[in-house]
Amino acid sequence: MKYDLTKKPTRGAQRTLESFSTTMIALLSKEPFEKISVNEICDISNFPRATFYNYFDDKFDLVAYCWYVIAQEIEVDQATGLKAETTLITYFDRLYDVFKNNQMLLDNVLQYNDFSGQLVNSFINYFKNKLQEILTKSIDYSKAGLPVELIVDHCSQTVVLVLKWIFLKHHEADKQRAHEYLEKLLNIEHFI
Amino acid sequence: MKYDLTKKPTRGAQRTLESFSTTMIALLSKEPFEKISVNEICDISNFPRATFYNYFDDKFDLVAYCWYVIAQEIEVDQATGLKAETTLITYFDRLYDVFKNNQMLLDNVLQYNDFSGQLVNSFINYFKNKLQEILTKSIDYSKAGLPVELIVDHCSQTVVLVLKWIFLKHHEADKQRAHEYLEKLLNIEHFI
DNA sequence: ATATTGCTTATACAAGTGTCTAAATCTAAA
DNA sequence: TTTAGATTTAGACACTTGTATAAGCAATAT
Repeated sequence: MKYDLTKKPTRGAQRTLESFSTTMIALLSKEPFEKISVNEICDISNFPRATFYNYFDDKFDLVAYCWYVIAQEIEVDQATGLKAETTLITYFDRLYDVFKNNQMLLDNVLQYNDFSGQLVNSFINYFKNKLQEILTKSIDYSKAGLPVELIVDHCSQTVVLVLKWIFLKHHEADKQRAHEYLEKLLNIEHFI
Repeated sequence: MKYDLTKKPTRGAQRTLESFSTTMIALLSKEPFEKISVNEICDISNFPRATFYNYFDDKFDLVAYCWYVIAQEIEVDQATGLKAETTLITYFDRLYDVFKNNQMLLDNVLQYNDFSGQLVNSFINYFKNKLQEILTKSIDYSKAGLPVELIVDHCSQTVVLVLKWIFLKHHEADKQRAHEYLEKLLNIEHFI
């Protein structure tokens, strides 16, 4: 990302970011990601290509920013000080809500993009990485004597696996059932 | 893949496939995947671009074929009729060997490509998908009452997680230790 | 109000991509 | 060995990409 998201954006920058991300999200429901060109995004957003490249490295970068925007909608406090197991469930629930709130977008996207393609992958990975960051901070030892990093990766990928199963492969399940899946697969109490 | 790998290739086709894949594998140790162009591959291999596109859709397609070639080196019989748990370990061991045999290539690749980038991902996913196919055939029920497809995905991704940990993140571990990781993370006997 | 600074934009460039044609060449079977 | 069918190839096409430059514009501080 060329644009620095930490500093507060000017009104203009806000409009630009918003415009590009809205256009991208709209296009994702209309054509496969690989057919979307920076030209098209700029034509629709009414900005010159040069402006696009002032903000983003490429369309992957923009789409990652879109996930960031979507994640913002929900993600709030950092919920510190909880024990690892609780943190995991807490964030699982939040991600469950993000996926649920964007079910429609996901459905549209899957009409044009492979389940295992780059686009869906970037979506999934965005949230997996978020979770990894969070878990890394809250897990610091392992009952089973396994390397912590390995456990963090394992938990994160299992969380998104369950979410994929429910929301991308359409095996609807309420939160309770989702917890059940997660607990059976993870056997959390075994290693943290 | 434009070329049909099921029919037996003519001598010419064999030469062409071999030439392109050798070139790609060589280039992977010299520059990041995104810098590798079809033009460059063709120049080095001494084939015109048109020929490249007779065989492959794009460079992703070629690189997937490279993984196919690498997998061929090892993968032999289909080891049918074993119980699911044994199948899992059997194929884990084979993948362990594939990764070990290509340690040098992997090391080189990681000099130029992100651990989470497209290239490494395509490598990992190739083997994850293979394993999924195999496990799907050998697992048909679940002790824990979980959907079988979910279990298959979970096992496959955990297997490649351990291999990533050992061979891509360089936490060397012999097969025995690798089994230990796998068993602790998976708790196989809990659900199959 | 004016100068300063920084972002936006028009335009151009050198490269790459994937497709298509028609001619040249190969190959496998009669 | 010949020939019909398939494959390879040269060349061109319309399009995309990411970068660079210099002109234009807008907000800020003096």
